[in-house]
Amino acid sequence: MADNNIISFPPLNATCANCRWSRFCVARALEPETRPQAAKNLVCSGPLRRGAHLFRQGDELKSLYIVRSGSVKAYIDNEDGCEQTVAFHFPGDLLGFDAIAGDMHQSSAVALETTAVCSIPYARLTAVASEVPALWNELMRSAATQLIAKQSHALLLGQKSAQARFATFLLFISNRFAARGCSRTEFNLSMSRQEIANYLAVAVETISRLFTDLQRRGVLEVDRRFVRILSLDALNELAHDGRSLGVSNA
Amino acid sequence: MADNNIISFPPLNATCANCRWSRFCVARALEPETRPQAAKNLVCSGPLRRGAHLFRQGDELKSLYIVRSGSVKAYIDNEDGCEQTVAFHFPGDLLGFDAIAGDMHQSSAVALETTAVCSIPYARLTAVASEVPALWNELMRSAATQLIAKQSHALLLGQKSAQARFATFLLFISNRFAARGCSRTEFNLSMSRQEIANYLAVAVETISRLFTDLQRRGVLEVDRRFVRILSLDALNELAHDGRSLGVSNA
DNA sequence: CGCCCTTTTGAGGCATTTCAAACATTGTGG
DNA sequence: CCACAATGTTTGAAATGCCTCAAAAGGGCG
Repeated sequence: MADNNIISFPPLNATCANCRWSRFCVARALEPETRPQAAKNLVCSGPLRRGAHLFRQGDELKSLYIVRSGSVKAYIDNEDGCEQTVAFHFPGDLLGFDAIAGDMHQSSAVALETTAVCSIPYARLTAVASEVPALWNELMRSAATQLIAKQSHALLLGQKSAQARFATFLLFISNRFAARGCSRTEFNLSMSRQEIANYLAVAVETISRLFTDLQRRGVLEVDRRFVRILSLDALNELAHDGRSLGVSNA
Repeated sequence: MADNNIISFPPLNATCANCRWSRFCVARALEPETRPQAAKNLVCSGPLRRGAHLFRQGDELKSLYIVRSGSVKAYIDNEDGCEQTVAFHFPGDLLGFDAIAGDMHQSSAVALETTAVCSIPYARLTAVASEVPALWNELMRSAATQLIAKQSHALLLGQKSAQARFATFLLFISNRFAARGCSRTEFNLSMSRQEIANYLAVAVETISRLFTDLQRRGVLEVDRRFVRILSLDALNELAHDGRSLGVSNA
């Protein structure tokens, strides 16, 4: 429907032509040939430094964000001041989705390293989407993917031992890198031990001990934030020893 | 846009006219006067018994479901066989969303008590939505609301003590009942101790002890699955003592 | 070089799990 | 309608994984 109307909404795909991650991003809903060349309105942020916030819990919804390079941590905090990291995001990931329900961000997003993002005014996004239904579909898929990820996170926190959580985390990172064409077995973590600990809901000291243990057992090689996985099989093994609390469905 | 087209998609709103929860459901995206009277195609299931599944993890996506009466548990399970309850659903809630990403359900849904649901063929839903953009918006809002809920669940599992989890759970149930016009302080739980335990990721025995403790301390009155909250203030208090693992954002 | 923050390592403590057993409730078939 | 089995709940006592506290070691950066 009305492909020729897309031209009136240049912001969405303005700079997608030269983006190597457009295949992984909601922009794939727009056929390349329909993407106008005019790169005017899509706000592509200059690099954010580690610690810079894309948005904070409580901020009004203005834009959604897509990671272009670098990585981002999403976290929420309580009235009590305690906080929980709910996701790590990498290039192609859509952020800020949870603000749609109440026009207000329900989580905070902060750059873990030097990071670039595309900022998409939400009003623009819905305007384009009503012209290109495929974009609605893509947005729904993105939301559904995030739901699945959060369910896995709940299973991780609810059913796995500290060691299994840690192994699962490493495999998660490994897979994300592999999906982007990077090495599955060697990478630099963009998050600190503290940040890993919070995401996995264990103490920092536990993470430190696990790094040491797995290195001693020949599963990993670690140097500060650099990790080399020596045995993916061993990691997979470790990732699967559960605790099985209150299981019940026949 | 094209309100007169809606008539060609009767299924969605077929029986919404006489549904007391339509205000809480995605159907609210459709103006009452635009809802056709012809109640033909919307599959409204006859009552499901406790234990009956709406769908299982791995099933092909055919429909989304809206709870009409009763309640539903959503859970996922591992390769290892351990399982994690990820949500409890009540009238008006949309289920099956996580199947959209890969055309396959990524969680299972099972009735907790005698339950009726509206079954909406997904193809129909998207067809109607492309005619009525407000429906897309409503679907997105629903997805975003579920994302927020799952983030809260992660914070619950990651940062709270068993007691705080339990208090938070009771307040959650209390609020859901209140939102539906039922008593905030007296209700019958539709889930077993085992199911509560799994959702909160603690041992069944811990739940049992917590019920006993809170009753002894005069916060609750409990008789099997019937609960009377004697002090909402005390519960709120209990819900907020955290553990604060690895907090770090300045 | 010296300060600060992150990471590591050790020892002890505690919340929660596990294990075990009694008890209550529900469902079933005679 | 009752015995009986199966399942769900409660309670106690012991075990343990992980946290907390403390302190040293290692890098990064002005």
